[in-house]
Amino acid sequence: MSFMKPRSTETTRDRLVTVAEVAILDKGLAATSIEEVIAEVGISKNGFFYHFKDKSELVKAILQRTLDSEELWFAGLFERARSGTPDGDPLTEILTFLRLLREDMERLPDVHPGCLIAACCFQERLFQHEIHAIAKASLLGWRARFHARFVEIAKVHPPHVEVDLEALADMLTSLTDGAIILSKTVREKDVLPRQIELYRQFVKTVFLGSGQG
Amino acid sequence: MSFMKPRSTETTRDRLVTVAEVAILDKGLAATSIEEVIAEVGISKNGFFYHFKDKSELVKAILQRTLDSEELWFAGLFERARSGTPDGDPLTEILTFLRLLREDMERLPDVHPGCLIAACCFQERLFQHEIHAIAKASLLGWRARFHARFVEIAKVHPPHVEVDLEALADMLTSLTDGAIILSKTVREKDVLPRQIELYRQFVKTVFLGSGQG
DNA sequence: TCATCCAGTGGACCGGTGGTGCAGTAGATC
DNA sequence: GATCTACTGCACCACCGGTCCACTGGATGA
Repeated sequence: MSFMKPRSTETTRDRLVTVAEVAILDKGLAATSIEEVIAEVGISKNGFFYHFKDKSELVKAILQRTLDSEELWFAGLFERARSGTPDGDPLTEILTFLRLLREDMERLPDVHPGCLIAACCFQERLFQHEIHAIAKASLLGWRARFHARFVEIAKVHPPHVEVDLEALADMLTSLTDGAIILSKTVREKDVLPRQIELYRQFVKTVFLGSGQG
Repeated sequence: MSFMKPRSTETTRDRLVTVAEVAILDKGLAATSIEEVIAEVGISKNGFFYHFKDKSELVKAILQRTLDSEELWFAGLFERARSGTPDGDPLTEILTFLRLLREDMERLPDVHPGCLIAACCFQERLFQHEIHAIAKASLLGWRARFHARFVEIAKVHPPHVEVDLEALADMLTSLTDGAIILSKTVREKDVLPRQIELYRQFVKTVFLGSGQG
């Protein structure tokens, strides 16, 4: 049915991913049926299985795309933070990054779409080695990058508080995921930005001490 | 079949809840079938639906029981923290509580069974007003209790860092849930205790400053 | 112009799962 | 002896993920 295909670059596969992602974040994976997704996209069941051999391959595609765009988002924030820190102090840079992150999160639509990794993590059997590996690699990547930054910062600003810098790196991802759950459960959209701000205060205090707060 | 019923006080209903809880935390809700649960308990399908009108009512029962025992666990830790703090300083008390909490978490079985609220939260449609309400009430309860404690502490120890005490209260639950996700995903069991310890350092610094660290 | 490939369609079918309906029953309680 | 609780057994349903198979309209390339 290529005559129905829009001129845009968005392929049927992309549309399946988009529609499914919205539905899954809204209702959960189990409550999102393939039939429902294909109905909205306007494709047959076999059309779906032409693109994905499995429901879990669809999830894999969603997760991959989400993590990729998250990567881009964070990279953009880091870039903005860096260009806004002419002196090149790594601490100022990360504090600016965290401020920008918080501001972005304040502008997010109601509550928050929800953390895909969590949605996957708690679904059936973490359900494939592959999906689990993608999520794991992403989280370990953030840990390594933030940890490296904190090590750089510690060289310039010796910590005033005894903390494990790797745990401090993990804290941002933990806090974010947890805050999304809390936000979804109590239905308050400002939970996430508030937690990021608190984390920012913590980072600031660790490297500058509580005197200059 | 009451002749099969063990003399213990554990009813068939309790056993259904126990068996289902283990399976769900291990594999996820969708991957846990009713037939599998009743096979292990040794009951018929109608026997199951005699106790629970729904699969989601089973989840409700699991959630309720989990939250109740969590309540007891925390209450016990608070009691131990209080008896170990003869001077009655609320800060020392909460710092001791957090240390005990961390120690308990270090002793938890591999990785962590997983956060029920999260498992529910991301499952089908947060799936009932009732289940959602139970989770929400629990989280708001912890927020209120920790916030009240921090307010008491702030009276004795004026904060050295500018933080929102309610957000600081939320931070513990957020961090815990997020750390469980991280822990499950990267398969490192020490993520959770390390995050709790980090939180403890933060709380300490907020109320005592970085000088005495 | 013809062959081939891509991106599907349509329909039959399968097994598992959640869930319902109904009739019956062993044992404890009143 | 009547009633209640806690089931059993069987039949049955709809939905859902997934498979198989035959077919096709349009684009591409030789």
